[in-house]
Formats: sequence, structure tokens, C-alpha cells
Amino acid sequence: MSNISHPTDCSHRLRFRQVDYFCAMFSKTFGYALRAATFVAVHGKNGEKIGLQELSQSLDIPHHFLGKIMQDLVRHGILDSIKGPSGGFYANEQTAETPLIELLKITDGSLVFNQCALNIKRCNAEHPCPLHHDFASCRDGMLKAMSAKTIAVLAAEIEEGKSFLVR
Amino acid sequence: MSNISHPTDCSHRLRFRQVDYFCAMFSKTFGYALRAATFVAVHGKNGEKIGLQELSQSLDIPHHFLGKIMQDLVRHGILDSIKGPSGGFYANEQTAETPLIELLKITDGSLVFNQCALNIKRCNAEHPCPLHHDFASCRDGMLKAMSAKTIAVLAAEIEEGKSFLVR
DNA sequence: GGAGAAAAAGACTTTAAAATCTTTTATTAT
DNA sequence: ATAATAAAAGATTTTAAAGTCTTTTTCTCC
Repeated sequence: MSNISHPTDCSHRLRFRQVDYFCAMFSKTFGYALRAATFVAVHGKNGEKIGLQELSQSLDIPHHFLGKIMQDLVRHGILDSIKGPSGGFYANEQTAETPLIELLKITDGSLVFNQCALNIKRCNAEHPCPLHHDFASCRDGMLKAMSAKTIAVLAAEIEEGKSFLVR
Repeated sequence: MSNISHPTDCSHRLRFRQVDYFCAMFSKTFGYALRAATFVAVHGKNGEKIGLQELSQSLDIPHHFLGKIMQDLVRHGILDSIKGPSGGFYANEQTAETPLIELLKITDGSLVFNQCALNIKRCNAEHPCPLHHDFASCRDGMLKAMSAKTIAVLAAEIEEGKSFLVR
């Protein structure tokens, strides 16, 4: 038997992962984009425009950071926007039909789909890392859901009180 | 119809996620820890010691960064180590029986288990974000696998050529 | 057409993970 | 004892995401 003492807490010495969120399958940017786009879809149903101010306050997202994300969504045609007084963001014909996976591609890139949980190069079904199969099914289920669900689906859920965008 | 052009590529302007890996459910640190611990379990079966040099070269992990991670594992009793010439890391009675989830707790903390995919505060089954249920089942499946599998299980897989720690 | 409002854009700062470099400590062998 | 070796420890740097601040552009309304 080893007589070495093994403290279970070593936070005084070394700390990995000091952030307030973990297990971040997706970037914060993605979460912000998804929530904001859905918010616009819900609250801008009849062409009303939603301003950044309202968006960032309602969803508790940093104003200017959200601004950049919204620009990106507009650039990709997910939403439209108008400048000036009474300007803002509003849904277009594409908004509701956008699958979540599309947003993910915009914010996090398309490499999301075939990444190794252990960051091993060329990990694949024939040459798997020890977590490959577990992670593949986990991730694929997630991606499947995100391919099936559109912003319209989320908006409907929100309106029915089945899920929530904030708090 | 909108007559605004919507370029699909805006990498010249804004880029989120510039890293070479995505969808990082776990930290790199965790991957390094898991691979290194398993390597020791495989190649140090009969008490042979494995040096950092050999570990970092064999697994293509930065030497000193791996050093810190190994220290942390030793501190937590997952492995033992000896300094000096012919020193190195070696398996102890706990090594083989360590479930992967234990390593994850050490490297990434215990908050991994109940995080919201969209970073919404107090997201839970009763007050879910739009991705809560999808993500919960995805993550729980992963955690279940990692609770069931021990380093010994991985080591056996490696030895049978069923999975790989490198490349 | 000038003032105000709001998105767009750009530059900069902060934070934490990841990585690197240097020094110290413990062990072995001569 | 001393030199060599390897882990342990500490300090520092790098990278990218996240966040902030400032300026510019576009639009509306008076």
C-alpha cells in the first residue's frame, strides 16, 4: 500500500478549468445566436422589429457582442435588419425554416460534426479512440435533433411555455 | 423577397471559433490525462516506470503541460511516481480501477454533469432550455459510459487493438 | 438638411485554457 | 559526497473566445 497522502483538493496549487461553465459542447456565441434568433421569431412575428437593446436586455446577453453575432446572422440571411430610428432586426422568409444546425455552422463552423472527444488526429470508426463510439452516438443524436428542429419549432415551444430562452 | 446579398463566407470579416478543434465536450487536459494514464496502465503493467519523456513523445503531448497533469493525477492517487534517475510514473492499486468519470472530475471539475448547452441559468427538466432534453440524454449517455468504463477497460481495448491512444 | 436613433464596424481589453521555459527537489549511481 | 537524472514546481507566454468601447454608416422624422 502506498503511504503517500493524496489530497482530493488541489485547487490551491493548480487549477484547470476555472470558468463558470463546463462541458461546453457549443460556444456561447451559438447559444446567444440561437436564443436571439428565436426571440425575434417569437416577438417579431408580424414584421415588428426588435432592437439590440431589447434583445440584449431581455436575454441578458452583452449588447455589443450580440451585435456582432446578429450582424453575422443577417449576413447569412437568417434574419434581416434595418438601421436608423425604428430600425432593428426582423424575421424574413428564411428565419422560421432555419434548422439549428445551420446556426451552429455559422457560429461554430462545420468541423463540429466529426471531432474526436480526445482530440486524436484521424480518429474514426476504423481507428477509434477509446471514446469514439460513445461520443459518436452522443454527438450524432444531438446533431440529428438539431437538424430536425428549426427556429419555428423552438418558437412554438416557447409560445406554448414548454421551454424557455432565459433565466 | 429580399434583394440583399447574403455571402455565405464572411471569414474575411469576423471569425468565431478560430481553433483547430470544435465541439469540445471535454478539455484537452482531460484527453491528455486519459491517454497518459491508460498508456501507463498498458506499458507499466508490471511496475515498470514510464518517464514523462516517453509519455509525451509517444502520445504527442507537450512535455511540461503533461507534467502538470501527471502531478495532478499523482496527487489524486490515480498513479504513483518516483523522482530521480530511473524514476517515472507507474500504476498503483487504484490505477486500473479508476473510472473515466473520476479523471474527468479531476481535470474538468464536477460541474460537467449538469450544464446547460445554451448556458442558461437554472435550466432544468422543469424549466428547460430548448435543447435541454436532447442535450441531457446525449450527455447522460456519455457520462454513463464513462462511469462504467475504467482505465483497465481501456487498457484491455488498447492491447486487443480495438482502440488507439495516438495518431 | 440637420438631429437623433440604431445597426455596422473596428479597435481594444479581458479571461481562461493551453503551452513553454526555468528553477527546485528528490533519487540513483558512481 | 557529487554528478546526473527525472519529477515537481513556479513563472511566464500564447491563443482564442468572450466582452467592452468607440466610431461610422444608414435611416427616420422634424
